[in-house]
Amino acid sequence: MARWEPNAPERLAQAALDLFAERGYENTTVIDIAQRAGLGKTTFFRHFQDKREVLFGRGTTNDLLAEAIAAAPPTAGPLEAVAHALDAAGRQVFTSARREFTVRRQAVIAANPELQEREALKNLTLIASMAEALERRGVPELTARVAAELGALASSIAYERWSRTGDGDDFGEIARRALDDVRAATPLC
Amino acid sequence: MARWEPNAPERLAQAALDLFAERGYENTTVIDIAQRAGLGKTTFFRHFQDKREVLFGRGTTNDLLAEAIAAAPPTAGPLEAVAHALDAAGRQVFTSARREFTVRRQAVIAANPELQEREALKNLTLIASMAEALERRGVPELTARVAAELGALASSIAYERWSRTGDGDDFGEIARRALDDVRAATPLC
DNA sequence: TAAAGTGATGGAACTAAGTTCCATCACTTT
DNA sequence: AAAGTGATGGAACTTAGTTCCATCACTTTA
Repeated sequence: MARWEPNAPERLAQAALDLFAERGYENTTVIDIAQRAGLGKTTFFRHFQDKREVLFGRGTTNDLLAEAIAAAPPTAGPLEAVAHALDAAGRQVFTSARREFTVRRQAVIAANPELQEREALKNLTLIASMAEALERRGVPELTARVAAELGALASSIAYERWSRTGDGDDFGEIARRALDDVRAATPLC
Repeated sequence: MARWEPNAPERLAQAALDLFAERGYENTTVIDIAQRAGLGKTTFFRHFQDKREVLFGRGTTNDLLAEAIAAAPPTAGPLEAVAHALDAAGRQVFTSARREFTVRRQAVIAANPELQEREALKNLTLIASMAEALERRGVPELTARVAAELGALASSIAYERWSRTGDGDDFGEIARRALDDVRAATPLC
């Protein structure tokens, strides 16, 4: 049994998402968030670097994707390994259980430039860790970077589609199709 | 003749870059910057949205690239149009005259996550405007997005190389080579 | 030449983000 | 029962960023 109400970070993140959705990111103070979670401002900043970070908390996605790339069959080419990673994202991030949460979160981010900045940078580090994971498979540096970029593009297209589909649809499959589309659309000159 | 010392934004930007390079972004207050430029805090925020923006002021690069893509020969493919845009960037942004400034600026950005976030988002809008410009040439949406992404990747590789070369080297040429390298490295599976 | 106009500026006062320090509280271990 | 431990909250602080208003330098009009 815990000493205090458990899961302070989760409660803060939930309170933040609710408030951001209700009245907007700008019109929500950190004190508002902490109060709704039954905590103080100090505790908020003990769990999150800053106000934006409350929406980006679990940064384990980098490792998740890198591990999936490492675990792809040795015969798989770079883009196939990336597809493997997108599959993993579908199984652990873009699940139907977390669907509503994810969609609300993305809507909040889309409404605020400060949050978009944070997401843009997180996305760059995500691309970098995919590229590194590919290099560890023996993929040449530049090819790895291109493959990671194409994977990120496919992922964002796949999110677009997934967020509009019914509950049964698997992100992994959608992402594979998106990656195929991207490959087919890649210009040669 | 101007009423006050002219070019307040330029003076502020120069003072900011100098101070950031001297003592770091975090250890420089907006008041420090304004004082060195002979101005007040209020005037700083009249010219720049926020402290980060002082390093990203002239946002005309988007239009520059879009116009260069529009002006590319009608026969040019998507990547050739992008190469045209990188040429234009070389002629107006990555010039040998602005070389020292640009390199110092990039070094300051590389040293601070807050600035990296701003740059990451600016880069996304830059990619978006290149993609739009390509679509206006009749390039299909997805192909346009991929071409713009590959162009951005080539540009960052080209900057890497350009920042290390001697003064005579032309960014446009370096970027064309980088784009060729990217194309050659693009994985098909 | 004098008066009114214009636009950039600076200062003061304010809110909110984020930090630091210290006391407290809830529960655990000795 | 007493000491220990880790999460918490409050107070006080610095800085980013906003708002409002007065002022100043120069221009235009009378």
